[in-house]
Amino acid sequence: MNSICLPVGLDPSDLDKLEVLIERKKPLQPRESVFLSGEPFTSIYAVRSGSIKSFCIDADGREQVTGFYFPGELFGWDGLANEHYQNTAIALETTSLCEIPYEKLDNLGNSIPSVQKYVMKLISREINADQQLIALLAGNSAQQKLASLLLSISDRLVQQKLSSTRLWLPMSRGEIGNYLGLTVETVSRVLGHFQRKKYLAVNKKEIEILDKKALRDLIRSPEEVE
Amino acid sequence: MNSICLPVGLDPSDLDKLEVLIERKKPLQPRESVFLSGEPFTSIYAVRSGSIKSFCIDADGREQVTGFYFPGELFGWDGLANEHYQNTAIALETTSLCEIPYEKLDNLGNSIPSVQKYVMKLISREINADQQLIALLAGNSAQQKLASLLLSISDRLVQQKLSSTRLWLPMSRGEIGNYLGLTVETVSRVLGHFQRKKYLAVNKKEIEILDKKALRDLIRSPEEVE
DNA sequence: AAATCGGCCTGATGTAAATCAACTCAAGGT
DNA sequence: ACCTTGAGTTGATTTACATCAGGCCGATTT
Repeated sequence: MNSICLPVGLDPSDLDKLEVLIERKKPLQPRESVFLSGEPFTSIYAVRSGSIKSFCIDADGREQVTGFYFPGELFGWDGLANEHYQNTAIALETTSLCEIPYEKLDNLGNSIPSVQKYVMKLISREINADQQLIALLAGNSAQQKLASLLLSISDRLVQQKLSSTRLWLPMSRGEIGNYLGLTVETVSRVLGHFQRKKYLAVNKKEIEILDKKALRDLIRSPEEVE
Repeated sequence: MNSICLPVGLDPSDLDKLEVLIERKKPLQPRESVFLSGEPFTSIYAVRSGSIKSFCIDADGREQVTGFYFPGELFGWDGLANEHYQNTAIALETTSLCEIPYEKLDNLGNSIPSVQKYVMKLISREINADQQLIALLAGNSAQQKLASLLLSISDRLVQQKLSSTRLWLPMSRGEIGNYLGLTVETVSRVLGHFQRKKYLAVNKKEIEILDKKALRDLIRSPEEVE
């Protein structure tokens, strides 16, 4: 079983039983959807390669990005409460997924307690991630938000194709801005600023983190102007 | 079993089994804590009466409110992922809780599948709530944020002591502001503005919603200035 | 009754980010 | 080779909200 699909924390024997659940789907094209908001909840998904954006449409019809998912990460839990997905999930690039039908996972959980426990933890991770985002959105500057996002992506892409300092942003500036509660222009300007400060080297969607410490410091205390 | 402690959705026979898990605690005093960030995760809690604020401390030591919980609502799921609570939870007023030890709930879930399923749904509700907050924090004005919060509290307090239009805010202006990513002054000014517009009657922590429709319209489309 | 303190309100001023607008650049299309 | 289109950048201007500062009021202390 590919450890990318369901991360560690289970007995190998239990892992074997999990493997049978997983359906490998043929790769998604960029912009292709995994599920749409409102559809009946059937499965959760693990990213094998590529990346996923999830978003909802709020009262006034505006799109709100709620998460980006990279290889090894799971998404789709938001559908569990109402038996319908709350978000729409689409591929940001060519992306392959593992589909894990919830029904089967649930049955397996009923017979193997350790699986059940593990699934709960996975769900609760999504809660922690969301709460971190809340903290970020509620009392931080544009610079702090962007620094946080870049460091988060960098951390999550360790053990991936690119090193932790060279990374490829699969989403547009607009999608970053939407996620962080900023406009495209602000995202662009802050990236420019970071570049001038030699914190980053930016080339379109390719980012090299030159000064990780500076970015981390920025998150702790707002930047001094010079 | 008090339906306030665990809402409906289970067979009555299963409910009986759940009841034995629940430990009723003696009421908490205002500002008394339920658990502290970093403590080992043991239980989830249901609010019987009163209200709870949960918050975390971020990198720079600032407090960030992540949720308010009212009668009938559950909190503490954030501790599941790491086996330690991420947030601190304190009572905003004299508050009584049901404690539901997770270990016992988990065991029960292993023997009764419907309980397990139900617990999952409860967790996933927290995810949905968090994602709604994210959407609110990321692209909305101070007026929209406050209108949303007031309507949300009003909805959640239906079937409670006060009617859906007269409500008592147990938290301070500062706590509201922190939660919504606003300053105390802004909260105060927006409440004043809503009052002048006759959307609300505000008397300290007592709020009467006079024009629910106006508030709802405000959320959909930003206010016109006159 | 005077003093202290915290929560809340209000006004003046400052500023970060939004908005508006123009321009560049690369990718397709005809 | 020329036109379109969309993503990204950059500059000028505006604005919503933060910040700073003062004052009010009810509760608690002395």
